Amino acid sequence: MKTESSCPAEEVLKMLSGKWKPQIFRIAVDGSVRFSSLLRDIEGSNKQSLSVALKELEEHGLLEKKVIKLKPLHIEYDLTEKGIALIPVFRQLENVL
Amino acid sequence: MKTESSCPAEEVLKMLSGKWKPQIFRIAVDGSVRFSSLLRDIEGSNKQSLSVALKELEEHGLLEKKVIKLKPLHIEYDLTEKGIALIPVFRQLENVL
DNA sequence: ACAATTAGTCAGAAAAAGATGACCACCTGA
DNA sequence: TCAGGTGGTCATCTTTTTCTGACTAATTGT
Repeated sequence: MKTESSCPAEEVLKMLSGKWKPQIFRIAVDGSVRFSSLLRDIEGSNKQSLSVALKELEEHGLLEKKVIKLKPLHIEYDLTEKGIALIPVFRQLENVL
Repeated sequence: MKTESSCPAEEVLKMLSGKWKPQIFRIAVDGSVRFSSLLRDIEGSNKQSLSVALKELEEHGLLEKKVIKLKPLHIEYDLTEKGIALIPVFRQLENVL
């Protein structure tokens, strides 16, 4: 019984895999996310890893990066449609425990 | 705004994290799993990694190992209650794509 | 008796992921 | 003008994960 080479859940799992991605995603559910806030709020994290994690979340289309050209000119990351679609899955993951 | 140090979904995500675990889990949904079948069916896999993955899935209480003392005396891995509880989450993961 | 199958273990190597510290550029307030 | 915040990059090192090949050991088929 040969198995089909790919497992669809695997891709989604990969999107959220990594030391900081689940935490970043969770914070993003509550609203816009900023680099330096993450760095301050997620204890044990570091620039490099957060930078890579944000980039990958963006590449996978879960977060969207926006330059806010106002008051203190900064960058915000927000959930995309695809990211929002993941919220119920996330909630369900939490309730399995 | 300090974030609570832990993210509940993170633990579940960790249970399924690893190169081969999602595939093993998926196969287990269809029925009992055996070491050598996995090795044959999951292309690119190897003894050591499958062995570790099975052990961890067992430790996390998703799979149960049984020695089948019949016909060709072998070992079977089956989903536990907890593992079965994960099936709907898995299905939902698949439908996010 | 011999080979194959099943189900692994072990040591070591290689690859991937994560952490560290230095550095950079832009903007803002004092 | 100069310190501090924001948002990074880069090279390098360490840690974790995964892979490889050799080996074991109990059963079963021929």
